[in-house]
Amino acid sequence: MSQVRVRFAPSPTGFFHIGSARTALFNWLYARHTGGVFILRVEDTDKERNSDEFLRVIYDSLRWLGLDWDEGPLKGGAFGPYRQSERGDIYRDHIARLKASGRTYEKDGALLFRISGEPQVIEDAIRGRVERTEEKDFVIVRKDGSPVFHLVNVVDDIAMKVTHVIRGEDHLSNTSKHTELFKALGAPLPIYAHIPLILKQNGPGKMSKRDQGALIEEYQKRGFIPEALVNFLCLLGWSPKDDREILAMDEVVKLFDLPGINQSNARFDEKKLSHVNMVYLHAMQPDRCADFVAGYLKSVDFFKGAAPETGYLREVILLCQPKVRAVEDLPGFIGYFFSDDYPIDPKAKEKIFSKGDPKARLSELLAAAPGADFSSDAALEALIQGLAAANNASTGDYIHPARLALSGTPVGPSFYGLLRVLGRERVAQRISRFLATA
RNA sequence: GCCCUCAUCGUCUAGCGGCUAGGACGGGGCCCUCUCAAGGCCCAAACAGGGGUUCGAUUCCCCUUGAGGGCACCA
Repeated sequence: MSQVRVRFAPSPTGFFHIGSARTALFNWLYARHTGGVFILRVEDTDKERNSDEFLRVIYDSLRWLGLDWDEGPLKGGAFGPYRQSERGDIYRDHIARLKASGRTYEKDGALLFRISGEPQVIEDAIRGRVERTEEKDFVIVRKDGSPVFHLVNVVDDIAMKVTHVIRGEDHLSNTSKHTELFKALGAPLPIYAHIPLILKQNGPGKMSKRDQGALIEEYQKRGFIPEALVNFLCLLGWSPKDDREILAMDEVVKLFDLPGINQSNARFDEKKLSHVNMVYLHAMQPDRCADFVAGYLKSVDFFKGAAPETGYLREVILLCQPKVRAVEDLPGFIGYFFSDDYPIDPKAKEKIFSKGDPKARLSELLAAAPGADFSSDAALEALIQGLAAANNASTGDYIHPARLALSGTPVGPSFYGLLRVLGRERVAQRISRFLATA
């Protein structure tokens, strides 16, 4: 069999949303699975609603998701151009052929296509045999002379030698129009695969651009890990048929196939997405994690334009990586590492001061600091255990007041890691200040 | 209204005639522990309803109901 050619054909009329992303993903997966070609074709025939800004969003989102295209805008290919606004000559030729075939007529200045009245049969790779009879003649060229979606979509699939049309189920009922056009143009039908829709999390209907969590750009801004979002999207309508859920892309590429796609719509679940994202965050390699998070902190202007010391920043990030569920939780979690001006949680203070002698413990720690080894968590743990043993106290008697003094909050990363990363200077300075004011 | 599609825990799903109906998220509990997360263990939670076919239906067929989509000079 000849090479598989699939296309993702978005229209730059709004921000790139999650349903489009999954359609792109499934096309990409099928192309990679079969060693085929993934085409990006921009359907910008609606001059009123298109914009260059939305076009950039499509490119950026696809790149961020890692869905590289083999043919398309910015990339080229033998079947270009890949923006429909630049393919007027090709449409004119095909329109002329349809006119010559006697299947068209004019009405109110528009060009209509006369349907055959025959039942249209499509063999869908996901749904099986679907029959539908198109009932009305339909417009193929507007009165302003521009061709409409149904026409250009089919013409381009023919011209670009598309073998498989993988798209949302919302196109299933339109497919009878398309098969009529394929036949009228004397072209063989592609294999169709209509994938189920993503339903909005709350309320009725499919997810739309206005729904919470619908926009890819938003996940990008919020510091989601692209591989996690893609993994989650794979699970919406497809599964590896065993109990695995966290899967590397090359594994999905190996297993993915059209018959394995589900037939029923899937409801979007932000909690599950958060979970997958957390798993990816915790599994991220140190170098990548440090870069990724540093980039995120910069994007939210966490340092207010100032440049942090990169070695220290890296240590802070890696210390906190396993402690947060998402990158976007980090700014609220690491503030005290970069400023001495942090508030002391009054409730935590009250609780800690309600028993024992926290000031005595802090003084002992402060006194031990100059001679202590701050180079490893293990050394610091030994230090605290030594102090506890020497002063007839528990390690907790040091840890809780010290954490509060050093960070202002009762929650945070591993205590020994906290000491190590802050370093001797900051630890000593913060404890003495706390003792002086508390 | 007409046409098309779909139907397993709250959600995402496994199951393709015989299973104690499995996993994951979320929820509840316990454990671990320097806090909080994370992690480990346990619990609750589903075959929409009715007819067939069959020795036997979650699984195959039909109907009902429910959900979703399409019926534009939008894509």
